This record gives sequence, structure tokens and C-alpha cells, in this order.
Amino acid sequence: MTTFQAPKGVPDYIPPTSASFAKVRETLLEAARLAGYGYVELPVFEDTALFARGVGESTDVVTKEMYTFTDRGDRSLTLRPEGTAGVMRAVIEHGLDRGQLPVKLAYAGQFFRAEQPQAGRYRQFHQVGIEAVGVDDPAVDAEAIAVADAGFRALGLTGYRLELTSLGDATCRPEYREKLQAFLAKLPLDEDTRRRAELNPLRVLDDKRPEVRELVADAPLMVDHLSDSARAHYDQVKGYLADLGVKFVENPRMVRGLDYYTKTCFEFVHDGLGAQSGIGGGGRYDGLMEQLGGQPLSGVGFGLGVDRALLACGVEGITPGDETRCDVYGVPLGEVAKSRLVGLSAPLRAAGVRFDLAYGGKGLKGAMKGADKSGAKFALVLGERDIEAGVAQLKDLATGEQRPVPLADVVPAVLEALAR
RNA sequence: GUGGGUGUAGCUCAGCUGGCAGAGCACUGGGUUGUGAUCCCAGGUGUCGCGGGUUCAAGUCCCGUCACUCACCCCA
Repeated sequence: MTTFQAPKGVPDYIPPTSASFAKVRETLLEAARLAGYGYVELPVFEDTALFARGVGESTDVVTKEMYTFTDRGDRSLTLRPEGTAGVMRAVIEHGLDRGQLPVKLAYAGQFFRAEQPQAGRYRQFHQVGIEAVGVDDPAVDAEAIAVADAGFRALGLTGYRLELTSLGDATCRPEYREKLQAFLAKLPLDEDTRRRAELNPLRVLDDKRPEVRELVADAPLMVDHLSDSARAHYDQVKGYLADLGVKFVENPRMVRGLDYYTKTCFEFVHDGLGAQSGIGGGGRYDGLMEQLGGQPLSGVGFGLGVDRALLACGVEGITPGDETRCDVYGVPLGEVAKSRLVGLSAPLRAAGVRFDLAYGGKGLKGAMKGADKSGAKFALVLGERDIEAGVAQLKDLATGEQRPVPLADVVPAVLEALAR
């Protein structure tokens, strides 16, 4: 008999922690909803070319981390490695950008990258993201950042920081890139790093090795070579963040793995998570929509890691979700009582009470144990004696106090007890 | 793809220089024929990841392999 296990790098979320997982996703999404972002539900697979063109042909994500397959019609499809490209596709396909701008959309779901798994890095992971498309206004950049920050704060997280920088625009970025490459070319770098300098020179600035850090200590930085308009944009973002009361630190050496980012770029970093410390990140993208066949409109957005935010909660001792299974747990003594409790489950649940009962013919002791394990506040005990008296016993499991309530009034009695 | 670490009960793990496979938790029953969480008693479970080798004897030593895990890389 062969047994199965989940595919490599794919987490299962099971009770009780799954309640917190769902709560994290919901909380982050709620922050977006409060800022006027409409929910979109998009496919988990798309035309492979969408990601190749959107994310960037030379990125690691596209060259070696995509789950790509051919369907029966010989179409090349790819499990989405990120969210922005799919949202842009939907915006263009449905003409959402023909109405009032910006178009503000939020999403939540699974994403897939065929990486080597490690702490906080999965092959299937979950993100909550937003995109605001069509207006190149620094206030929208600041809003996006504030939404992410509000989501993390709503979870109770405090041990993270927001890092901010500007990647420049279509005029100053290429100029800076050449300047940086010229600088790097003169350094005694190893083979791998030299290749990286060719492909993505910014990445070399972010190298973790002390000897490389020393070499690039005097490297030119993008923020010192911004065009006048990019400079102004960046300054205004910082101004609006001050208005919003969002604290940040500037990190001019920040690197993003997706090619489409321009101007504002940010990352939320949590120090308790080990090597994979980014719990969210995003930025503005000027050329993406046009690249994908739409109007030349700019957008800004982020992706927040649900898995990592949950890990961060664990590190900070936060339990976001209600990990109890029910509010009231029925304990029947005998068949008649069981039938009565089964009958009560429908009206109790209809009244919004989470109700479960002991199945399987357990004895009183076992049933009470079940009540305890379920996390219920109250046990509803019912036996022959009670039925004869026309009552059920409502027991407060925290205090141990028990009192009879008329069988006809169980629902209001339970509601009243729970409200206290 | 490249390194390091770890694989023993459902879970967390102990098991010394090779010598009868263990603990805690969890689960079930009982102490209490109508009361959980506390306490006491009882009970069961193992291809010691898998395959080979050394040995009178391997969970333990050697080789291989697979899985998990951490890190590089990369990113949420």
C-alpha cells in the first residue's frame, strides 16, 4: 500500500491553525476593501506568454521557476507565479480602464513557483494583493503602502519595517544602469557575480557577502540619479506617507525580482522569519500595461504573503483567528436525548450559534471531554431526567456552573448566555 | 541547481563506546451506573525512512538512496 504526501514545498493548513490562516487572508483583504478596492477572482493559470512578457523574460521567476504545461489544445499555460500580470490582463480584456480612473482591484489566492522550499518559501503560496491602475499620482502609491501597513497592523503585527526607494523612470533608469554597470565592470568580481552585473546590476548592490558589500560601498545609487520628475514623484510619496502616518526607512539598495517596477518600490520586512524575511512588497509599474497590449497607463500595487504574515504572527505570539470549533456542544444521554439535540442543532445554527454534539454513542465522560476539546463555552447536557422535567442543562465550561433551561427556550437562553 | 542538518509510536523527542525499542503528550477504558479541563489506575500501536554492507549481534558503524529541513540563489 503506497501512501501519499503533499507535493514538495506545498503546505497544508489544518485545524486549529487553519482558522488563523483564513483570518490573516481576510484581514489583509479587508484593509484593501476599506480603501475602495473591488474584489477580483482570477484564474490560477494563464497564457504562458502573459507572464513571460509581463514579469520579464530574463527574470529568475520566468526562466526557472514557472509551472508550465501544455493543455490538450496544445496551448502553453502556466500556473500564476504572481498576481499583477493577470490583473492587467483582466483590466485590458474587460476594458475596465475605459471608465473612471484609477481602477482599484484586490485579490487573494494561490501562486506557484518551482523553487527549492525553505522556511517561509513554498512552491504554492498565498498572497493578498491590490492594483490601482490608470493614474500616475504619488498619493496612490502612498495609499497602496498604507493599505498594506494597515493590514499588517490590523493583525497586531509590530515587528516589521517598511523599506522604500525609487527605481527611477524610463529616462533616468537606463542611464543609471549604464553608470552602475561601468562601475561594476572595474571591480574584481567572481564569475557568477559578473554575470549578475550584466543581467541585473542592481542585485549586486544587495549582495549579502561582506567582501562584496565593501566593494560596492561607493557604487552610484539610483536615488542620487533620478530624473526631475521621478525625484518629485518620490518626494511626494514620502510626503503623503507622512500625511498617512506611515513610518518607513529608505533602502536605496532594495532589489525586486520582477522587471516591471518603476519609480516607487517598497518592501515590508520582518526580522523574525529567517532568510525569507519579506512579508510583502510592491511598487509602481509604468510600462506594464502597454507591454501587455493595453493603453500606456501606469499602475501601482503590492503582493502580501499570507503564509509569511501568519508565520510572523506566530513569532510575535499572535493568534489571529478563533481556533475554537464551536460555541455550544451537545451532550446527549441516550437515544431520545440524542434525537432532541439533533433536532435543536438546526434552530441553534440558524440563530448563528456554532453547535456541535457528541456523536458515536460516547459515554457522558467522553462526551464532556469532547465538549472541552471543541473549545465551546457551554455544554448542553440532556438526559431522560431532564426531558421528563422539560429542561436541558446549560453548563458553563469555564466556571463549571450549570443551570436548567426550559427545552422550549433553549435558543434564546443560549443566545443570552453567549452574549454575556 | 549547490551545500549543511535531521529521519525512532498519531505528535514532540530520548536511546551512551553495537547487546530484549522507550518517555511525555494525544487516544480509549476505569476510579465517579449524570459531568469536561485537574488527579489516580489500566490499555494499544513501530518495516527504527528505504536498500545493501560489516558483525555472533545494527536504531546505533559503513556505502547508497529517498524524504524532510535550514541556508545559498531567489522572493511573498
